[in-house]
Amino acid sequence: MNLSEITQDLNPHQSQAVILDDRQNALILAGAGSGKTKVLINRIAYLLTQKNIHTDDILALTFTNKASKEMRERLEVLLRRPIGSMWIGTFHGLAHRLLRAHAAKAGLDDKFQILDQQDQFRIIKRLMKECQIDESKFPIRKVQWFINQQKDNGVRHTDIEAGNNYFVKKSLEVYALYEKHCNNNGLIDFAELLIRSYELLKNNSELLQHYQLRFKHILVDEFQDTNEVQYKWIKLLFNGKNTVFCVGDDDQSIYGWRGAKIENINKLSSDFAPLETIRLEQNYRSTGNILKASNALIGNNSQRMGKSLWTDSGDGDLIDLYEARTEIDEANYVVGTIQKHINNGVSANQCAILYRSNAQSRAFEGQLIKYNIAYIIYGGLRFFERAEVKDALCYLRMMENSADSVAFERVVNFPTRGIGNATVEKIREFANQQQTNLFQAAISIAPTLPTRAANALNTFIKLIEQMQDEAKNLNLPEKVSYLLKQSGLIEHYENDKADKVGSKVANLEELIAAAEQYQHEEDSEMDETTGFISSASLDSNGETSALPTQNVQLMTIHSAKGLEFPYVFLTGMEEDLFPSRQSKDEPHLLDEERRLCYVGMTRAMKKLTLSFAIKRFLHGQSFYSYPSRFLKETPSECLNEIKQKYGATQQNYQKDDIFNQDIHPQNDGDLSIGRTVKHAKFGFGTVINFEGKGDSARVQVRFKTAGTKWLISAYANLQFV
DNA sequence: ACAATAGGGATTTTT
DNA sequence: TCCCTATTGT
Repeated sequence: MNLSEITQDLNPHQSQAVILDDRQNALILAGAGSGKTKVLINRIAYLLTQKNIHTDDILALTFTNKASKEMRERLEVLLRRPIGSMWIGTFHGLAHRLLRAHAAKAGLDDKFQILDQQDQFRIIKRLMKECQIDESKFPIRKVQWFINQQKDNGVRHTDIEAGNNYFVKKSLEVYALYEKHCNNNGLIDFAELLIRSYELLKNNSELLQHYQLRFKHILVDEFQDTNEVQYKWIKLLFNGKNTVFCVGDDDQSIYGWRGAKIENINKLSSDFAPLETIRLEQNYRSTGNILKASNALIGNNSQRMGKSLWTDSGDGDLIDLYEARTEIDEANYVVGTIQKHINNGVSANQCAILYRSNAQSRAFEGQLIKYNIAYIIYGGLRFFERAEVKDALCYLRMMENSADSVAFERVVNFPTRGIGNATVEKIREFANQQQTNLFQAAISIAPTLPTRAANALNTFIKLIEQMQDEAKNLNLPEKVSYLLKQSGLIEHYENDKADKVGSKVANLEELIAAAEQYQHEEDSEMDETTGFISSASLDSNGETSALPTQNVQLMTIHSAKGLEFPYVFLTGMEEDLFPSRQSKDEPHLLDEERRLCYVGMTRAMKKLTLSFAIKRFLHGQSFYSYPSRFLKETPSECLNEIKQKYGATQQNYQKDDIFNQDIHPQNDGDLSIGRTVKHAKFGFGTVINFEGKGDSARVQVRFKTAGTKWLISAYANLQFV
């Protein structure tokens, strides 16, 4: 393969990045739609074919399985050969591979299992209950979040002082307990995969040296999404003789709330000096107007690396901006417009409806049904997260390793076989006392139980033992198929009245297919069944490949990252929704919202439509809202404003008022919904409801900071602004 | 063991 | 409003 084959389709900047000296560390600041994946892939091809680099010398890191699959496939196409065992994968996937290979050195049981969010939640909940920590004061979700946050930052519970913060103090207690529980039971959560593999390398200099020498080139995709541990991990693998090649876009960093550190991009130049920075600013996706609007919007953020997208393909259409009366009106407009597109020969899957929060999908769903347009909503439960699939996997885990206590808890009485809570509690207690696993504990205490419970428990023990025995000579799909029947799961779900369509049985059958599929792409270094179970956690989508649909695509803006659509509807452009209420008062959070908006806008290829609703029904209540500040930040010359003639609240939104949410005094003291008021104690707010007249009137006001309150208007002394 | 019911919480979720 | 969980009653 010669050089020109690798560079022929590249623009000068892309090409510069690809053929950069192989001793050079680099940061490629790649704007949306600027061909960053292509650069990454061609860079690897360049190293392999022009620089005498072997596939084993390369470590290529991504965040999603989808990205790593795509990278691998496209690379194989470009090279016209398979790349086999090359280390292309997600941070988590490769950390996992590392830990399996060196489990003992990492202090792990060689049968360790990966906990997903749900499993982790359940364990934390259990532990908190055992310590009688009040859930209402310390919400489990928050504690779980706290623990993960610490791990993402590479922090162990012994590394921090709680100080006076009671929540931190209690959370640290749980963290310690949880860590101990995981260690005792061979469990490892997502964040632990990273921190543990970091510690593994850090504490084993020989091992570290081995990998430092081996990985001559470390390539990272979506670098702006790396968290603290991931950064430290890369830095650890860097010995000054190997190189890093990072591709990212600070303007598309939208996972700060999950620990991603946008600052990591800035740290590169000192930690990996000398570093060459190359900007890819030519956009091959969107029209000029879309880019102009996006550039202007993101220009409002501070502390950017700086980048401005351009295209040579013309301005294209203006961006439509629709002012809807309600969320129904908004949905009707969006879906109506899609219908028109479809009538003009556009296929439905070229249209995407994007929103800030999942709750917004409902209104669109309603309209799509009304128009009889096929749609698909992304973001529900994924295949391997479904209850029935997890049930089956837990039987598989019990067959592999009956000491697996997470699996035990899940299947011990499912399908129900008369083992109640009281019995399970006794088993737990015994296991705790004797420092043994639940299955062993069950065997030990079964004879001491009342006959009914003892019989039920013995049936379960026999079942598991029998399943272990009979599965010995079966291959993976056969095991799955066997377990579905033997455990009674299939039968249980076949009789499940709640599942009229039988999708649960179908999913269980699909699991057999997934096991078959896994056999073909099996990771040779790992035991087949263990590998399958792990991959179910690490790649919970379980989809072989994105199947082409003919459906309108509905998803959050977060899920749309990395995707593109000819027609994009960016909806719910309202203050408190987008930017979300929780983020608008913190500058760094607001910046992330703005980046999210930027991501949303730059998904559009041909046509972008923005919309907002004056009145929105959310969480069982109607709210009046102001147009998003992001609309103000979009240059009006890019916009084509579309309004209803008869707005329900037109009196509150005069023609040129939309973008002017700031205070404009009104003389009449009449109460009306949507009015901005000021309260001496609670500050500014919006009237969202009222009842009664005169002095007996009660007003419901949603205050900017103090929440929503009912007030007696005679006493409230509200000022109308 | 399960259904009925009441209460609380409701961004975003690559792994 | 809707969804998940905990509690209560049969």
